[in-house]
Amino acid sequence: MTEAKRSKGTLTIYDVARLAGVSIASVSRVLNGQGTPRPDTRDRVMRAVGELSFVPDGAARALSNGLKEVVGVVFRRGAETTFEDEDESLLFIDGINRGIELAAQHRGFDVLISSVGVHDPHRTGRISGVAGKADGIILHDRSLSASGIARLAEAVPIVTLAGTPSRASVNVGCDNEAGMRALVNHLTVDHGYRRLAYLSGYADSPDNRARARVFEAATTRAGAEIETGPAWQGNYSASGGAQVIAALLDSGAELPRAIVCANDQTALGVIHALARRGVKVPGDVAVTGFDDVPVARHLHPSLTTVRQPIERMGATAFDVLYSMISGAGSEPNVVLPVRLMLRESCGCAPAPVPPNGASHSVDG
Amino acid sequence: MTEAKRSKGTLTIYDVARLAGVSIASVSRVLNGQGTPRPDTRDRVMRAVGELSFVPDGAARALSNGLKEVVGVVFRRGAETTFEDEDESLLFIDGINRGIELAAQHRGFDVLISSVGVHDPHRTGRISGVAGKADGIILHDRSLSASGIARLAEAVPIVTLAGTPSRASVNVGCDNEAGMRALVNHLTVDHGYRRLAYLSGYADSPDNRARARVFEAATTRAGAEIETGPAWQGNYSASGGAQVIAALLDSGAELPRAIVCANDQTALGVIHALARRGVKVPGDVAVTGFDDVPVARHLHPSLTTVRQPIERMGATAFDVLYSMISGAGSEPNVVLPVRLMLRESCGCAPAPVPPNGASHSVDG
DNA sequence: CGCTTACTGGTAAGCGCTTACAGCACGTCC
DNA sequence: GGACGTGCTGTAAGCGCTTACCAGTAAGCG
Repeated sequence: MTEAKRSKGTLTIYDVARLAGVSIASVSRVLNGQGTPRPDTRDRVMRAVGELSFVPDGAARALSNGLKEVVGVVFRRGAETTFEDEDESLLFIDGINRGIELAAQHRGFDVLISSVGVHDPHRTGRISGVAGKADGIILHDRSLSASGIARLAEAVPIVTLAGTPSRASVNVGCDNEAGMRALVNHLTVDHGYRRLAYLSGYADSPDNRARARVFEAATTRAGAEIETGPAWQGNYSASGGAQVIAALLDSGAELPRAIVCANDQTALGVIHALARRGVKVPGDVAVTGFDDVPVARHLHPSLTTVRQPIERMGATAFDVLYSMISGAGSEPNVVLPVRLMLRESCGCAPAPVPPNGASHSVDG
Repeated sequence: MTEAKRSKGTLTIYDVARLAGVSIASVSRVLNGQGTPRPDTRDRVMRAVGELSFVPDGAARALSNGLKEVVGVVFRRGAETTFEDEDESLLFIDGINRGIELAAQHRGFDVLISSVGVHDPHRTGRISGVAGKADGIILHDRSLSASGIARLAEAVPIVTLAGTPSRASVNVGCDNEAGMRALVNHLTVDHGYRRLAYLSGYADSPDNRARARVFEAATTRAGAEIETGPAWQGNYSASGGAQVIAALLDSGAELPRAIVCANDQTALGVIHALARRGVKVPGDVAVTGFDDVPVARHLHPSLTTVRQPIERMGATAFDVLYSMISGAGSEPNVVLPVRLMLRESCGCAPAPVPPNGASHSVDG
């Protein structure tokens, strides 16, 4: 490894070939396991590669065989510079990304991550930058407009998460309908609550809209009353949930018997806010979440929620995208099953605490 | 966008040039803001690009100008297929990655994520795969051996996080010494505890070793007693911490007055385990963490810990790497300051709870 | 012992882009 | 009116790799 390199670290298969005394084609073949190189050739190449610490250039490879082995993942972050307020809301995204990454590894792919700020003026440019560096991209909820997706889909395969399927892109989501229906059923039938409210997430989130819709339908069908109105508008964050509760209590409004939150973060904020005002959960008001992020188990009271198969959603998104990249088709909308997790916050009796502090669950 | 594409979506600047009636050089120049194209030329190119939804190929760009605008990030995950038990331990890594990503965006870089399993036989191959797709890489704690790092550093610039600087790579870490010293000082002097123990993390983690070393030195200097031995070996995870406590209590050992945990996850497990056995925290035993992950605030009791500037560590790692990529040098070891966060678990009085449920903090 | 067959190895063409360099069309200035 | 900028545009040469295609060699066979 003495004089062959030195050219500012950019050494190529030519250097390897020279050192091994073979042609660049042989080097490439050995490196990629193509053909049947003679053992001797093979050894010399491997030795040269080791000696030079040679790492083939991914860009050149990609250019040559038309496959980058990279998938892009885009998600949206709140503020431009900080994540302060959403520490936990990113848990969900990180969990999904983990699933994507794991599934990608099975195919030799890596994952290119990019977040876009809500008000980022270069949002589109940034996303197509990612698209250019990848074989396909996965878009988290609300990271790009429908028209933007349509446009970008001309260039690369696209999978959306918790979005809406379109002619050009495939969506992977979970069964909001079944989950919400099971949840409302539990609250109204099993617990007999008669006045419920839905504390919503972002108004433009497809997941939120689906949950709200089913909540209303199911509650009405159960003959229960719905507390509704602009006062119940949250934003998927803990502080959003806390603010809604604070405002309601300040206005002297009477709380419903159960508050169904759009996601776990919101529920977390709600439980904190209620506790501070001396409202007992679930004694006075029952609270439920949606997602089942890891902390849900550790709350007091532990949170009744609907578990989404977070990692599996990510893995599925990758698998679908991979098949699109490979030229295969896919059904336009993949829906994964959810599971109702009954814990304390809905009014169910606390289960004996198992070793890790998690409560028992019940299928939904 | 009618007949120009169709060639399975792979359209190039030649297509754009043809449609715009200019040369490929002009297209490239317009796209990259090089030169001073005539307004007319510029418009026609832009229109053609829009019409075709053209996205330039990142691989070709990278090959041509020798810059991929990608940094690789490698971290280690426990099991091969699942993250079940470490949900939260990844919080720390995800936070750092977020910082990396944000800093990278300022430079037009994207982040390529890759995890390696502890026992992954292809670990080295996987990492050099990432290296080939990036301009430089950031390695989280213990994702690659020192010799592996040395070898890889021949090919790409490397920055390690919470690792050890070497001749070939730069390290970014935080001030374990100051943090641990302040913590021990608080426990021994302010609270007057005379018997402490350090519940360690992975034995081969540089961070853990530094913390253990300073813990011993500071505790000894304060004239307090140290509880030690193989029984106090943890592994940075909540279940690891819980198991250590369970084993100790089962063996009938008498617990020290304060348990200093290698990180927050461990402390979380310890607190849970103690609570289950009826040991009061901090009444009977004080417990502290290290890191200050978001959940630390929400625990009961809230966790006294040492805050690492998590996102900033990531951002710094990127900045250092970027300067290496740009050919500038860097000092071999960057140390960031930490901050002692006093909450309830050490025995400090609970502060009045502010709106978001976080406790007050004190500089260390 | 010469010829076919079966492989292995080398040469060269290109993947899509950037950019040095050359060319061209104007104006400007004697 | 011709020489000479000035400023934009086009042509072509790579960037490092894969791979089709061909040449060369050794083994198998009559």
